Amino acid sequence: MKIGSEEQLKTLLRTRGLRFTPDRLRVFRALADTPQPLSVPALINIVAPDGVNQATVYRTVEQFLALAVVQTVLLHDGVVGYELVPPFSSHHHHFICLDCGNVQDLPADRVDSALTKSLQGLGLKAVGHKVDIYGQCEKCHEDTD
Amino acid sequence: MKIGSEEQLKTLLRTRGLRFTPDRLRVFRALADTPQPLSVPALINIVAPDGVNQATVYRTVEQFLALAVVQTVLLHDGVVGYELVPPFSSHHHHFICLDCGNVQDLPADRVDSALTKSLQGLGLKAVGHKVDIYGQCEKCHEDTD
DNA sequence: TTTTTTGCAAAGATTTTGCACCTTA
DNA sequence: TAAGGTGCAAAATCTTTGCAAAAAA
Repeated sequence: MKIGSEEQLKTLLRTRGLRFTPDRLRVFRALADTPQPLSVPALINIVAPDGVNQATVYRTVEQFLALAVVQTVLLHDGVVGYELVPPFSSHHHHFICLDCGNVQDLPADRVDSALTKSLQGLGLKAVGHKVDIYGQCEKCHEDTD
Repeated sequence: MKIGSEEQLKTLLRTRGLRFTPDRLRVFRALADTPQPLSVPALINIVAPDGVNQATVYRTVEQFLALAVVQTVLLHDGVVGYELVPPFSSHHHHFICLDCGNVQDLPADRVDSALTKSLQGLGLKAVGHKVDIYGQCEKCHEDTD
């Protein structure tokens, strides 16, 4: 799937008259290879050793956001993170453990239809959503029993 | 309800050995009086004219977060905002208009039970959640028809 | 070659900190 | 009075910007 995603990114960029550069690919791969959302400073830590300038990271993230390649996510400590969105990654939600702070992906299909139904009759037209659920993950739940 | 909430804040602070000060009350009221979540700089704009120092605002927000008086919310433009949580404000979710960026409160009861059910069998214990739904608000939806 | 992207380095904004003084309980 | 809170001002971080050089198409 990784190669395919990179091809899709390439196509998307070119469609918009933008260029598929090594730096953009490095940022994209950092996001694709990391199972948690990343803040910009965290991204910088990953790609700076490869020679990507910090200003480039900021500019790339902003572009990816405009292109809907990534979306913002609020991390447990109140920091803003970025993660790939479909079709660059699978649609999912987050379960945030209140004990250990771990953010784990949650398959989306279990909550999506119910959510859509809940808006009926409000005059709102939903095109997407983000769900974060807080609690105790399996491991931390066992610890307190 | 406002007076009651302030009493509750006072009690909570004292229970933890903390003090109920004029500055903390000013920050609390700024949050209570504003229907949208506020970023720290936005909070500073509101309370600085009353003589609250910016360092105090940062320290107060951090305390309120630790006390679970407020929670973080990701605003439309990728900025982190803070808002009161129950019992200091009613439980609700957000509807974010993709056209105008407006963040409106959504009554929570329509989505809560469905969400809870969706976790069954996953070994996760949910104690809370945050739901943000994106789309077009009634007004913007009309504009495009 | 044309247009976009990047590096650099400075400016600007946001956030954190230490410590002396002030306030609450 | 004791313990916690605040102001101040500097430092540390994080983010943005302008422009010349480099790279993509």
